[in-house]
Amino acid sequence: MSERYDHAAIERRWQKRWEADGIYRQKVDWAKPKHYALTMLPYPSGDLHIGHWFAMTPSDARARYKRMTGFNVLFPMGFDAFGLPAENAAVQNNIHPWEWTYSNIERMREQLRTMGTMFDWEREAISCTPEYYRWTQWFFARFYETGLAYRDEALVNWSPTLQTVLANEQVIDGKDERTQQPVVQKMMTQWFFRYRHFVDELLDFSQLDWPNAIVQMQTNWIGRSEGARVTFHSELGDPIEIFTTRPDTLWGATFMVLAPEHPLVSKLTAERQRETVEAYVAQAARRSELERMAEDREKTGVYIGASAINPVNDERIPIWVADYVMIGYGSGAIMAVPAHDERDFQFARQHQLEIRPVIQPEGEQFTAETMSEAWEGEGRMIHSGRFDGTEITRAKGRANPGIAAVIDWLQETGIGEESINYRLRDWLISRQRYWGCPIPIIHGEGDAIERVPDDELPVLLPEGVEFMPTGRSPLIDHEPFYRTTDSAGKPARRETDTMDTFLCSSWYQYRYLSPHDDRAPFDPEEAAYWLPVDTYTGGAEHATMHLLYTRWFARAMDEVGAFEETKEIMRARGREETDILREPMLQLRNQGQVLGAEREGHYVRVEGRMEESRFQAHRVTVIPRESPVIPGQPQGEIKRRVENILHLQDGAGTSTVVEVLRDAEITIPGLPGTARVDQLLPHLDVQRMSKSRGNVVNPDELVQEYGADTVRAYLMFAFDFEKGGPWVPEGIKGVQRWLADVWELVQGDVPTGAGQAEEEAQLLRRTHQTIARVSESLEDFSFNTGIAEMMALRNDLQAARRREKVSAAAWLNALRTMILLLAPYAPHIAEECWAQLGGEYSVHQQAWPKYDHELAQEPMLTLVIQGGRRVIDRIEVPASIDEEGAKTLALASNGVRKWLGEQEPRRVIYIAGRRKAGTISDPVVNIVV
RNA sequence: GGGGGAGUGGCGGAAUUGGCAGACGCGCAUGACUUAGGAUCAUGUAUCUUUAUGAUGUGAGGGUUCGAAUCCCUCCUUCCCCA
Repeated sequence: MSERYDHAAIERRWQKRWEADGIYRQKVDWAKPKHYALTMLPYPSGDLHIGHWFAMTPSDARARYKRMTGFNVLFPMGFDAFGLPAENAAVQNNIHPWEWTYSNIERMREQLRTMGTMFDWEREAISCTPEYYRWTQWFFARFYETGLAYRDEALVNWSPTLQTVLANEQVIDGKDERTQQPVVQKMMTQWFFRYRHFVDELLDFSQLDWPNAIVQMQTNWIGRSEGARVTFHSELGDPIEIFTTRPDTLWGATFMVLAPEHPLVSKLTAERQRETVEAYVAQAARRSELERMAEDREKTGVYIGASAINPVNDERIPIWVADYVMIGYGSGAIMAVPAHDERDFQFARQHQLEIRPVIQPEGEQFTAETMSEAWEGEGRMIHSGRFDGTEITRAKGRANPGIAAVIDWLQETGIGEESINYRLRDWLISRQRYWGCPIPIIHGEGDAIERVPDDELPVLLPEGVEFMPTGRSPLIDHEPFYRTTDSAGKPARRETDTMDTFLCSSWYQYRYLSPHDDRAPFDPEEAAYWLPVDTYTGGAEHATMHLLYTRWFARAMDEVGAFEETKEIMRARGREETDILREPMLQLRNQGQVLGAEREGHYVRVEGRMEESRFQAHRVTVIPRESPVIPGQPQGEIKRRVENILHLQDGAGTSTVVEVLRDAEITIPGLPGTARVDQLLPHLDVQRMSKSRGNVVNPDELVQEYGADTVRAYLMFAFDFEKGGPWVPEGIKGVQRWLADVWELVQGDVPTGAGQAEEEAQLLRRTHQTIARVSESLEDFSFNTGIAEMMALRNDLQAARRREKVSAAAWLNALRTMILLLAPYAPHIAEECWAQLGGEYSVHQQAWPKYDHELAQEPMLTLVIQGGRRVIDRIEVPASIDEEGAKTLALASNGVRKWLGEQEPRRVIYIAGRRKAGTISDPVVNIVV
């Protein structure tokens, strides 16, 4: 009866049926425990790549598992659809961003459906639709009302390439994180969110099960440092406030440094120095932040011709301006203590400024002349008046006795005060581009600002806008949008900045709850049941962006009362812990990245002649690597190919640049006739997939060839979920065989003979062991080991059938259990097999098999006998063995007698077997001589 | 420079309150079936040697321990984040 496993037909059939029956509709049901599983929503770039599959299908498998174990699971999907790529694509292809985005969404939806995920499509949310962004604007309005959103002039990151401002998080190494183009600093009036408002709460991760790496990154990103604020004064009396984490070194301050953008620079600069200083400030403005911060760079700066008074000892110290001090960090001014800060030290050496040690480590006598670098370690204070002799440790903040003492004194005397500084700056949300959510603000006469009333939301993004980038928002030039009236009916202009798209994606998990709701951003009835997200999966690259923004957003939502109704319902339903809503996602797991596989380039021999610096080839032949060298005919592996230029490298490492002439004869074994230049394959390193490198794995092709189930299972099997790695195409065969074997087991004959008790118990044992291990691995995101266990069960079932010693009942029981365990991984084939075994539709609505430890337990264990680290014997023993019995057996064993010889054991150590998933580990006896 | 990961066969990877290293799979080898094999089946597959109750072996070196891939120290390589 054996029918071939036709994955295409099976997958199509069941996808249709599931959709028709709505088995993945996800509805509130207070009678059941809930599980909100969320995976990061994609940007509609146009094509689903293998990375999307790697992120989504394991998450889907886990959501399915949770559902089978009795949870009511919410697992939604949507699109993060505003943003620059759409606008850029639109500019390039001369179509509207709507059009580009929507046709991409259409296409990706179709691709997503082929995955066989349990997404509830009726909950789909798309951030660029008015029904969605109306509420993004509504949140902005609430934040504006409560002061969480404000407008301010600030030095911002301006990208000349993108013609827009970027948030700090989007600037990496002084370059835009997406295009890698330089970003410059510019003063502009912009909209901000008070990111720092919840900063201490954001440092608290106690409620969260998040990867340690993300917690570390967010902590560092927020960058809390304890110290003191101290006010110095210029000779004319202008206060210059500084922040320092090392108030204990105040007596060692020998000069001050202002950031080039510091407002006092111009006022304090002496006339004779003005020209120099202004030139320096102008030059600094052209440098990127990264350049300015680099420690190995020469520390430039100029003296402004004025002095300040150090309040702790009334000393006059010179004031400099230097670009290693940032206006955005602290107050933009520092006291420089070259003896105890490395950057100040380098600056002082460079400009022959005084270095005065004020902390002396045990047994050392530092002087300015003997120091070769700053001393940032422990010691005792010197030259510090009343504090001489105070102990300084390496501890930070008040934990350091010297720092604590000085802070207390600063507060007493009023010279300074204790202060905490954060690296984190407020969230700049303005963007001067078209394709984003409009900021619902109207500018009236003068500086009057009013928000658009809620009943006029959404402020629609107008169509028919010229959106070529010009450096200001394209909306300014669109009169019908720009010109409006204020609440008094007077002419006014509309805010033309749009919002950072990270804002749209900061609250999408709430919109999924009721994506078409036109009364509120989300339905509190749904929210009270589903929130917060229980498990969130996505890429770690969002550590300091999306994952921090969304934590801020949840708190801001709570602050403006967005959860009030939700909380009431929660309490009425007995969910008392309503504070949990301030955290959006309780558990986070980051999947790794699937990289392009390494590939050797073609090894070629070229014929032609040397012309200037490159070799012009009229013949290129792909040859085996070991081919002998022919003089005058360069050969080597193609390391790189740009158009018709090949970069060859031979075994000795010699490189040759070859230009392949237009009508050159190109021979590639296996290809008939003359090949094209672009059929010559260059070397590929293991790296991120990208179209330009030609190492992209197309999931559609894989699905067509192997089926979605195989692709899903292979992605889960071949990698550690949290690590990822290079795509190895060959390995998929193992998974393909596995599913074909499962198919064959279900299709094949059912045993007809009578069962043998021990064989049946063995099969039952293996089944229950597999239940335990598969459950554990799904729970722990260890998808690869789960599938390995499933494969092992396949092996056992095949062996059991060959031996023909189990009854039909025992056989079918094992087979059914295996199919239930398979359902989360490979939903289509599992459904088909389940139907063929006569199971009740749908397999995805069945209960997860129940694990019984008694049935899983092996009756016999192997007692492992060690002498030191070496195994000297093994004995089969009953699982019930105790310490006495094990030691006696061990000492009497052949191996031990031989190993001991005439010696007496000094000690005999017994380690009982530990209960693990599905079994008990083997006990161990170690004989010590 | 600082912080955080990672390093295990030819390859992907498994094993963590310290207890038989290499599960599961790919690849490879030998054999079977076959007109054929990039199908299927069986067996084998860490390394070395003097081929067995053998020795060595988890990036290198050291330490703790009856026992270390796992814990500690130093170093190397590599990835990520930050500066």
